[in-house]
Amino acid sequence: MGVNLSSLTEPKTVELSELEGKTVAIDAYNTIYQFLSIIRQPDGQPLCDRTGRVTSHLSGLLYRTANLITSGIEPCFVFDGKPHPLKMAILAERKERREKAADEWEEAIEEGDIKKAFSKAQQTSKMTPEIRESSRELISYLGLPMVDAPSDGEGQAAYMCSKGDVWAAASQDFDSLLFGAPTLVRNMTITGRRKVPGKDQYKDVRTEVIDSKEFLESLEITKEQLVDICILMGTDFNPGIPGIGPKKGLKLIKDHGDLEHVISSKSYDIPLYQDVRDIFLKSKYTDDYSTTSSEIQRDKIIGMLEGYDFSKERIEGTLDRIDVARKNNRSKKSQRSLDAWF
DNA sequence: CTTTTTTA
DNA sequence: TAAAAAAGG
Repeated sequence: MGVNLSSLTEPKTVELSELEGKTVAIDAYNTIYQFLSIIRQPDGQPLCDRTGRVTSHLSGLLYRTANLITSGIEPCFVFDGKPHPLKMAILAERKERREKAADEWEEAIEEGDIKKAFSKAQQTSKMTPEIRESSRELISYLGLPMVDAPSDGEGQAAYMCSKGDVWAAASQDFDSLLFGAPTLVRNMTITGRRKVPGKDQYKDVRTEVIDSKEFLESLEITKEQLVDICILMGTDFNPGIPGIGPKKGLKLIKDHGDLEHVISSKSYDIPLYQDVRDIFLKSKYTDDYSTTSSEIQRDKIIGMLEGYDFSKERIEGTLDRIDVARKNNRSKKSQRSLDAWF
């Protein structure tokens, strides 16, 4: 599920309101997957309509997006395109993991172990074509821009950020940094508390901003070296060396300079490492996109979500909040451009 | 996850 | 009034 570099970062935490007026490229797959994983009943059952269609992602998208708009943030959803051939191995691995977890979920229910059931159920989360299409339908009715990446969505988001078309790439993964995004936002949520997996503990979850330049300077490495560290750790495109995480990877690359020297010094076998480097450093992207939002289609949203058994009262309340926020945002935006003019 | 309801 | 618990679909 992407590289995890959290142990190497000292993230700057911000309030959502501090991101007012900023356009953010959201990793759609990452966000939807998170909703599918977390929005569940205590026994692990996802939210569903009366016909059994999963609705967890629609609930998450509606309420989270409403909050982002309320904070004056302009979301732009970036969807993954065709996966790189080197990603097939991890996709197959994930499929196997999902199938195993489905069996273990059932077992846990039989044993009456609710905690275990929830955790196993989370691991069964799968992005189906129905979930992808219903997400796109809702996002389009919300009037929010969508971008179709030629390949990896994080690569596309990074490109858009480099160009300055968006202020940051938003994802829980750090991959957009490897793809060259100047700014990454994590935990772009309203909730301040999240359960620690497997434990009865909670920790504060704050929105984090990671500036790529500052991050690399603090570690005293280049972007190319960061990619090499992650190849040692393992990415979605290669398995990595067992036992090497961020700390050891950083030390090895700093001691030897680059992956070639680490490989020859330690006799590691990392086939196709140059291809993995190219995925991140020469990623595919498209210029065929827009980041501007259009009018919200209120009736379409109500019609759609009522069909998924959402309460009309709740939908309307949320849409009212969005309307108020959109009006405020527009007047503030025109005020900002007026100020800039004079 | 986010909202709503219940509890202290 | 705020924190905890439950519900949402």
